[in-house]
Amino acid sequence: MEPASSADGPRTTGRSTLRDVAKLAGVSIATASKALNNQPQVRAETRAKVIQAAEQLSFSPNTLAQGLITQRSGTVGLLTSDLEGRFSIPILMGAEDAFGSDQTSVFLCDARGDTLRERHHLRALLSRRVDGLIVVGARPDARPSLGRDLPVPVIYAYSPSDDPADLSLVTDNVGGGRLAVDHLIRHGRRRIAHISGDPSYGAAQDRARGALDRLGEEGLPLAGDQVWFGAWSEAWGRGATRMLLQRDPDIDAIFAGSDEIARGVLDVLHQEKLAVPTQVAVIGFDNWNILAVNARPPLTTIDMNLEALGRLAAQRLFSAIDGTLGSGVETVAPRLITRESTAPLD
Amino acid sequence: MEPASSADGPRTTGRSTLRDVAKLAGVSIATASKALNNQPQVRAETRAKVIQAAEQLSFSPNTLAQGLITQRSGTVGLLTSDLEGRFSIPILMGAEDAFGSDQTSVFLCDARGDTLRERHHLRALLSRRVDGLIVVGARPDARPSLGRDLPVPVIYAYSPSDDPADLSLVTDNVGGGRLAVDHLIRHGRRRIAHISGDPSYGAAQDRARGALDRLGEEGLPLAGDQVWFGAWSEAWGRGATRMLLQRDPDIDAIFAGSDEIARGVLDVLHQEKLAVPTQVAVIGFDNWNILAVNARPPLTTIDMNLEALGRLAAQRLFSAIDGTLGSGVETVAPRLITRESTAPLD
DNA sequence: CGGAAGACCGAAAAGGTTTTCAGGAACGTA
DNA sequence: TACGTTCCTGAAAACCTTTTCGGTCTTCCG
Repeated sequence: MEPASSADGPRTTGRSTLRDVAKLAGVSIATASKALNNQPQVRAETRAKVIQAAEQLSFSPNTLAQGLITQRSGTVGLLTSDLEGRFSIPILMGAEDAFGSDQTSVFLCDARGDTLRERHHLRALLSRRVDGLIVVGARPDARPSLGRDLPVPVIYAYSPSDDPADLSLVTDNVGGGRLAVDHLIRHGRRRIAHISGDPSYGAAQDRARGALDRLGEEGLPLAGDQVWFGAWSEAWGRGATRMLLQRDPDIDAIFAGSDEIARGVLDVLHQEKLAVPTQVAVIGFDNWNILAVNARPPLTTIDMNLEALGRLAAQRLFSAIDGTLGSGVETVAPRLITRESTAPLD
Repeated sequence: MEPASSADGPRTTGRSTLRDVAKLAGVSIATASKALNNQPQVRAETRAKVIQAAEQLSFSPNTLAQGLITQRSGTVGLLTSDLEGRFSIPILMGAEDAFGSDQTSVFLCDARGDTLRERHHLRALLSRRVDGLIVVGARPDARPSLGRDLPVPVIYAYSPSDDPADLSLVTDNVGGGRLAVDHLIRHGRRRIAHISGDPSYGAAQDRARGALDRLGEEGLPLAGDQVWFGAWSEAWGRGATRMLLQRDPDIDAIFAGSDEIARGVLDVLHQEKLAVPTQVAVIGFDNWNILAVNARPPLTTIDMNLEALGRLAAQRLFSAIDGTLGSGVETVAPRLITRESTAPLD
């Protein structure tokens, strides 16, 4: 039986209970609860007393206890496969942001691409009674579903689930490819080449398809005879550009499958004394700021809107928590970021 | 043995309680708890029955209820100021990793550099009864303390707290500067210049100091007459290098305050036909892979060991949770990453 | 065979909150 | 005065688990 001496202990914050508040306000616990939660059945005067007491004790309700009763923890799990990779981060920020404004907190779990670790984290999260899950994959290709019989709604972001019964949110890479080429065409380019990354990535294929579609609509051929697939690196951007220029010296635009590749492209164009954008326009993909903004000239690029994707995932999940969840794959439109590598000031 | 109609109900996972397990096993709740928690006062045979029942129902204990009793939620808060910035991420990964192996989960909160939002998140985290907090700042300079009267231990990572009573973990930037210059000296360089970023950053000053210290020990002057402070950008790297070469054309090494700056440096050295590393060696700072690995040639650089810093923060916090926390500023040693921009293959 | 020791199990309290329901007070009306 | 309303308030149950403590049953020894 400690006499709750408030003067001696340093812990003035956060550890008083509703019982303390009630006692100080001279009411019952039930009334205190109702007063603080804006329940109507309490007199204004009483409510004021309680609120005053709560503030004096800097009371904050124990969310664990609340969760136990309401059967809702007010938390969600964010299960990512590669935190290191740059794509998770904006998604994660968007989700955290969207939840933050509701009173939901986010558990972050990084599986590091390891299935075992993923299952481990999944168990832990379910044990913590999360209200839902967002699964962020490492690359934009289908990944194994977590399964159908989970007690909480799950949304797959960036990497779609391989089970069509799940709900997945992905970026529209075909649309991104179209958007890039469309921009080049609008600016009068006609001999457009495409250098991209690892062809085993669905995203690489999709972007190329979008590009070809748009070219086809205009009756234009793809310059350089082929899509130059390779790797997602500056080195490949450099190598491919050299080969491309040999094969087809008078291209007037290059659509790079990533900003990294675009940097390599720019590098070689400089060496070859080809002016950007006057002679050759260059457009990238990803809007990876550090690369795009610092490029010479700054790089026009396609932004996948990943933060919006994250926010959308959060919203979908939130409304699924007490409703029911859809299924299938939903796409998020990318957007064009115009900088100087394509747009001569007119 | 038993059909247990697994086909009809979808929720086979996660929502059964200890009571269900006990009933199925034909024991009391108390016994079930003891059996599952390896308490000794239960017969092996009974324990087996309980475990079998728990598995059949895929029981997982409600952590909220456990936390209510044990007065320990098994969670910590990770309060970051800029998730976007690249420095938070590795720290966060390290912390998440270190906690993951214990059974602690991490709440991620991004204050976006906004004090108000930070306080909001702090309240929320305390309400969730986190067992501790790690605060990750946006830049490596002192930041306001969260206060002394928090009911849980707090550790400041990357940005130290301005209150010396708090415990802060930071990178040793002076040591990093020493390390960089030491490496150059060991490889026979004598005319070493230093180009760095925004001089209002403590890190910029510290790295410069470390560099100068090490030069002084060797009796060497700083080439280029001064430390070239400017901005943390490629553009400044380029500009400073041009000016530097004009002032002092026969330097044989440049220590760049960041990898971004180093990229700019390399760019201009190329233009000026100065061979790297044979004529001029270049060393960066940060080991930001995307920049360092893709550089021509790949960039030797200093890695701040941020992931280790995150892990250390987690460990310190973990041991502080039931003990007491130290105070002051503790530094983490950086390490040298050798690539081709300084080391001619000998 | 009586009794003590030991092994195992279950009832119940605790942790902090929300919510239901019954009761009490004040008040107006018949 | 008696009674029905309307407002407020408080006791208690519930959420799920852990832990203490007392009880039952077996076993072994004298």
